[in-house]
Amino acid sequence: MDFSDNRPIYLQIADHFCNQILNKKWTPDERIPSVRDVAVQLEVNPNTAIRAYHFLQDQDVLYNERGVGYFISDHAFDRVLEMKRKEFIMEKLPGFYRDMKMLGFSASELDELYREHHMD
Amino acid sequence: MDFSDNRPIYLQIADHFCNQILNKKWTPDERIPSVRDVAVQLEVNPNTAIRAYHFLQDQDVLYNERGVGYFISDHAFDRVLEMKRKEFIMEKLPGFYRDMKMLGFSASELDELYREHHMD
Amino acid sequence: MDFSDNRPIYLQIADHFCNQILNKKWTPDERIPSVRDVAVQLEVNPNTAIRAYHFLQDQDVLYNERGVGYFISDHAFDRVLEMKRKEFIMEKLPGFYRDMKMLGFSASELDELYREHHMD
Amino acid sequence: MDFSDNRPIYLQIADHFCNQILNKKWTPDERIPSVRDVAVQLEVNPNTAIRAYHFLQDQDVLYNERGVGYFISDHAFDRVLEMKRKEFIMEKLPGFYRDMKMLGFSASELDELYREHHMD
DNA sequence: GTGGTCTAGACCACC
DNA sequence: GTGGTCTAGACCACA
Repeated sequence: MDFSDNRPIYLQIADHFCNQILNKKWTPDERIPSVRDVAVQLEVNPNTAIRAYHFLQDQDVLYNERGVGYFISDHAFDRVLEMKRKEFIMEKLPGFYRDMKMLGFSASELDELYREHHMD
Repeated sequence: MDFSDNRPIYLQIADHFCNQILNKKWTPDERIPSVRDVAVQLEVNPNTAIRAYHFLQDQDVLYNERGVGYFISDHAFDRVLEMKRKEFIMEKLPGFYRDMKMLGFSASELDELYREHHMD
Repeated sequence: MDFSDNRPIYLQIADHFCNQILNKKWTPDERIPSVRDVAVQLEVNPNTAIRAYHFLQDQDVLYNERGVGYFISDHAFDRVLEMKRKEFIMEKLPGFYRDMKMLGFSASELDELYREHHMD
Repeated sequence: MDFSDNRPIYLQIADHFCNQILNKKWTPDERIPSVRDVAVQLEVNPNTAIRAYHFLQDQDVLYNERGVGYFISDHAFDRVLEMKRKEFIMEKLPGFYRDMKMLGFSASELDELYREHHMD
């Protein structure tokens, strides 16, 4: 991971974990790396790692057992999917279509542009 | 305008002016509202309005005559269009397609969603 | 304020602000002391003060304007009252009555005890 | 038992034993379940169970015979009753009355609320 | 001036 | 070992 983005690091970490969950990397009730491990691996301050975990805990994506660690919530996948979908539909989609119209792009042009620049 | 967005206010203002330019509201060399007027109308700190104008001036969208006011550049429309297209293609498009895949939306679904929520 | 309690300081601060709100010390949309001021006055680290404000912001008791300060939400009083009542009824009340029974206190005994020890 | 409470688990366990004692479930010098049994039954780390027993031993509610087990002290009932009463009067009562006033509850309202929610 | 974030490092309670 | 909290102090963007 690189944090070249200008979003707060802790949110980028949280987002990274969300993506892992969406990609089914973890199962419900599975223990995820300790705060300290995350901090070491990502070369961040433990406080920053803890902040990401707290953020996800507030949204019922993670839960915590005292002295044991952080765990994936039962409904983590659904929670994340719902959040991301909502964000996508309510915030990104409108702007996208608005820009598309305003800049005079057609759907086929976009497909082409996409293939050109990011053929992954 | 509301500033509920969490982008910097001065950028939201600048963006608003860009959109006006794209919509041909102003012609080259036309004088736009004074910093003070903008500040009053948008209920914003004058410093914030100034910052928006400076931002657009840096990008040759506006020019300034001391003691007179701010004016639309000759090539403002083209500049803005170019900037927006670049930003759209390089930054928004990739994220959009990535999200689309990850969240399992098809192009037709998106069209439908768009019509549902933002039929404008 | 003293923090002799063993609850986290930031929660004690948040609670203190809640009480002020319940006592109508502030009106909706009124600006409350800046993070720095609180930190200085209460002799705490600014981070601790900020944490209290964030906590209350998460619960829609406060809101924030970038670069300006923190403000009392329109519905702050009702929010706080609702929260406190709920906490009282759901968490404190049952334990209280359970203890009362288990320890063999009658209501009149309690009134008497209360007057003896905390006549305020 | 569930440990959804945020008090330390070992204290919750200790409290549970105290309640059993108050309810005369055990008689003086009776042997109580082994640390291992408690740990297994409550699905808890043995260290946590030990800690609960140590805590009660420190307060002369339990005593220990090496290699045999933990036993109820002669004066366990009185000790527990005294502790609980003291805690109740000094710590819970004042907060209870303070909250009651602040939230505008009358004694009769509370009785009613109590009957509604926890008719046991 | 405001708040937001981050680092470094400490101490604590708990399992 | 785990997480939770706090301090000290820095830097940044924004109004």
